[in-house]
Amino acid sequence: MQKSGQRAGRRRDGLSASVIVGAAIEILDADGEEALTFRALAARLATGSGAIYHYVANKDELLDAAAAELVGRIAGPSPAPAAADESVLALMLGVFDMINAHPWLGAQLSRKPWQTAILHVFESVGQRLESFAIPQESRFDVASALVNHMLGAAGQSAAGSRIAHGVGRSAFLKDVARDWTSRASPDEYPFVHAIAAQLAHHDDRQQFTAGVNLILAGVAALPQTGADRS
Amino acid sequence: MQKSGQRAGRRRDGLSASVIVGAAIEILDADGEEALTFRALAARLATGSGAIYHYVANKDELLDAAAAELVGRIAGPSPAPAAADESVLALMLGVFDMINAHPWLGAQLSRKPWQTAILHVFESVGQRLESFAIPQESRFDVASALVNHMLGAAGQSAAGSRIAHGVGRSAFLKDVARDWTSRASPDEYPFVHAIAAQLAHHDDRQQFTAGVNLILAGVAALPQTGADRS
DNA sequence: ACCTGAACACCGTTCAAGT
DNA sequence: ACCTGAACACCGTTCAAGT
Repeated sequence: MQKSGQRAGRRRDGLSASVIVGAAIEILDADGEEALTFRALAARLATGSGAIYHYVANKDELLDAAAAELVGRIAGPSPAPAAADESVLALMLGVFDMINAHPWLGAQLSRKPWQTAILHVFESVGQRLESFAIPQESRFDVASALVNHMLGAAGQSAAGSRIAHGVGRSAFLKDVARDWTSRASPDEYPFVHAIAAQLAHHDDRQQFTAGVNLILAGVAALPQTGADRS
Repeated sequence: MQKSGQRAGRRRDGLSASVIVGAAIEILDADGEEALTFRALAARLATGSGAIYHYVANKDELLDAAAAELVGRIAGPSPAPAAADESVLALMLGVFDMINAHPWLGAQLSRKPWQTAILHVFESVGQRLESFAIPQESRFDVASALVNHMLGAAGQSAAGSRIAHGVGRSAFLKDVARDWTSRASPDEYPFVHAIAAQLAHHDDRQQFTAGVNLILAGVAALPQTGADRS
């Protein structure tokens, strides 16, 4: 609710990379990705815009650090030794939920798939894949498919909340549905019409889960694989 | 090879939306997404930058149209009545290849997942899914998983060629691998280290195919589904 | 009706000048 | 060494003025 530039009381008490990244996350969360400018950031930190460059090389690196900070909070080492399926799904949903809580994160992750944040995700996914009996060469492929699924959903969520800001999610999806059905005739685009009807009242999270389960079911069907499903 | 602004001979012979979109695609293909500015576009079309706004609402719409134009060329109605699996895979690879041929396309698709281009993809995927015996409620989920996979790969490819411009793909991946292994210790990040070793000489296209097959195998394992695999 | 291109309101980034 | 903030080189977009 609060807009930019409150709390201008700070001084040269201690500018640092982590303070800058923290402030950046606050701006991103409060007002969205377009609100993060070096001028706004400098104002919030009560310093000059040039000062930021002493700690961060450029805006790309700043966003990279902000994303890694958030993802690092959930993509840590495997927690409870649950069943492999549930463990992977829990991780995927953890990232999914975090993206939904911080819409700018989805855009950032899908824009730069080799950033630090993705490294964490890959590692976490990979470790949880250990308990599956996946042939060594396939392991990378499976992790990649899961990460792709996540990045795809991330971009979707980011784009959605970017536009739906204030309109409300279901109203936005209704708009998309209307746009699609009006742009495409039912004869030529039967599938899109069928989908459009479901769009407004479908559950993103559930659909994301279905996708993960589809991939995991495919893994179970892999040759040489007798995964230890619970 | 050729930079901006050749062929400045045109005049008011006929500015139109399709001419503008065509010129935009030429610039994007030749010099990348950052080269597409209204000034550069106006120069190439030998007109004022404001004139473009008579046919295109803004840059977003311009990119939307450019992406739809390209995707429309391959995502048409189902071609040969091949086996369902092969048909879906062929479509997915068609989009994948087009993205690789036009790097800016990947970025554009993953940035705006509700644009016209994605509508075409959804429809094509959906139609090819007809021959599978997928329960009605699951059909949307399956299409969504496939599209997510594609969008994830699209972003990856776009980011890669954005940076690798000139460096060469394998050199770039070697850089990523070095960056990842140096940033992460082998004890804490064993999976990333294992992956990094494969990164430089892995086949993107093959990995993408593996992901599609994983999803399709998951579909075959779906309850109530006895897909007619060939 | 369509085109022109200067002008406006921004950006990220740099860098001389300060402390 | 660190900070400041004006200045630079761009953007997308608008709009009075032309044809």
